[in-house]
Amino acid sequence: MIKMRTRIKELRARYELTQDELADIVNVSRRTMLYLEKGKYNPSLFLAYKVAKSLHSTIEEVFIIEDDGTSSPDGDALNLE
Amino acid sequence: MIKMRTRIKELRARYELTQDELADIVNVSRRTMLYLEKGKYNPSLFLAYKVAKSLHSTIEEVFIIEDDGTSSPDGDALNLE
DNA sequence: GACTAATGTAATATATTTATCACATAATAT
DNA sequence: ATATTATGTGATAAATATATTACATTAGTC
Repeated sequence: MIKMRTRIKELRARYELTQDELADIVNVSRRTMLYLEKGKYNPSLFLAYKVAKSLHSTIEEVFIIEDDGTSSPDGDALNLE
Repeated sequence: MIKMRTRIKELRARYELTQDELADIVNVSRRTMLYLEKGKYNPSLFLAYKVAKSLHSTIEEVFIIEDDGTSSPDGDALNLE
């Protein structure tokens, strides 16, 4: 099963940004930011780009797509395949 | 104006893949692949990831988001802002 | 020229992201 | 304990990526 996790929370903490503040910077609703952070959906490339840039990172540093080897869904993370 | 261009065509040529073949590899319709290649829309992060991996590249190598400094639309490239 | 493969376009339908708004819980401070 | 701020959830609506199908055009070959 392929899943996505993000380092948004960690990076937000580093820059002392609240979800709301980051959402504003990126021009997105707080809910979208929240769901993004929890890996609950598969954002558009441009949104991912803006989030990464706002956190002084690259897309691949912030959004981590991985195959965990299992075949059963795990929690409420986004199921990509 | 922020726009996106891609190096898909160039990389496809390097690996001698047709749009159709790459679309199959990535599990997407040929039309989606075509529009993606021309930067006509803003793919999901996971799709961008799969395309990049299929072309042995990173997302940031394949999808190039840039601000060209102008304020008027140019051609039919995707207008991201 | 005709033939074929590859690329491009158009119309419509479906799926999923994203917005909006309202409320619930957690954490922290006073 | 009560404010206050941050985080989380639910329902519904809007926007847009993507699928599907069929046809048009270009490039290359015979």
